[in-house]
Amino acid sequence: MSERPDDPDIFKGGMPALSARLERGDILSELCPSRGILRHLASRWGFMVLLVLMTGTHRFSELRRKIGGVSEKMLAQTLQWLEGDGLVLRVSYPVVPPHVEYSLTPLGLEAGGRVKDLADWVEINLPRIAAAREAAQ
Amino acid sequence: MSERPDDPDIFKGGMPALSARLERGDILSELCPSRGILRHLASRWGFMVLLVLMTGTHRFSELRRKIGGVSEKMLAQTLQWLEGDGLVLRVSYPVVPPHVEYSLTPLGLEAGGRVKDLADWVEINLPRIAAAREAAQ
DNA sequence: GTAAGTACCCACCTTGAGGTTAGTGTGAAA
DNA sequence: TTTCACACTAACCTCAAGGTGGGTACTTAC
Repeated sequence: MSERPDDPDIFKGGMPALSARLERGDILSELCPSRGILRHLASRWGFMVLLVLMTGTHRFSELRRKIGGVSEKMLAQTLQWLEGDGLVLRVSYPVVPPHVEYSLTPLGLEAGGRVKDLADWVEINLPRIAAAREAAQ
Repeated sequence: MSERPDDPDIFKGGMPALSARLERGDILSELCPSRGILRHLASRWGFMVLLVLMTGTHRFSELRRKIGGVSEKMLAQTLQWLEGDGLVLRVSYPVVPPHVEYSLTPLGLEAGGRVKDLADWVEINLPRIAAAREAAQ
């Protein structure tokens, strides 16, 4: 990891203070809160919610239709996780029938960019991965 | 939600045929194989294996020591997934005690770069996310 | 002689992600 | 009149991800 040149011995015997590693954010540590965030946005549905919201604001049922196979329950839960992490903005209009709009916050837009990079790479390289799979067979 | 259409109108409007979307790799579709790959490399431990292997070749127990909290079983299973996807190279020397070296394939190196981007972003932006969390209360 | 390290595999168990079904209260369309 | 769409919530269930503890066949170090 290139931004960790100062502590080659971070993992050997003499670890720097745990608190220092956590402040900076050390995902390899068991206690680091970044693990939880990553579980949300790299979850099965979190990934795809970000991908769709990258294309613009959506209503709940629009998201549900675009993301193949997601259940109402999991979509609602995933949206709540991402809202709690400050990545997704939920705007509810008090009309009937209900009208709720979901979009990305600036934070969510940044994260979404990275997520999209990874997803795009996987999609583009599917043939190479499939080939590796058969070779490994 | 009994709508289980066969179904090209998940996406209304002029979407290309499902088969074409799958060839290109359409992660939003239920049947796209990229979902499985993503489950592996965005899994709890797959993520961190890639991060550590980005720093170079490692032995099994080196990985285990560096990745806080991973069990032997899950590390072995994760490595097998990633090896099967052609992202990780496993080289075993027939000596005793056993000696096995894990490294990234060119494919794994590319994927690892994206994974690292995402992980770095999360680590760096932990404070902003924590602030959003408190604001959401 | 015994403890620890090596890279695992096996059997069993727990946990939580995720699925299924049902229900809410309205307005609008059939 | 009945049905549907909307955006959910609650209850219940399943199943794989993940954890725990044991064993292996050796070697080196204490």
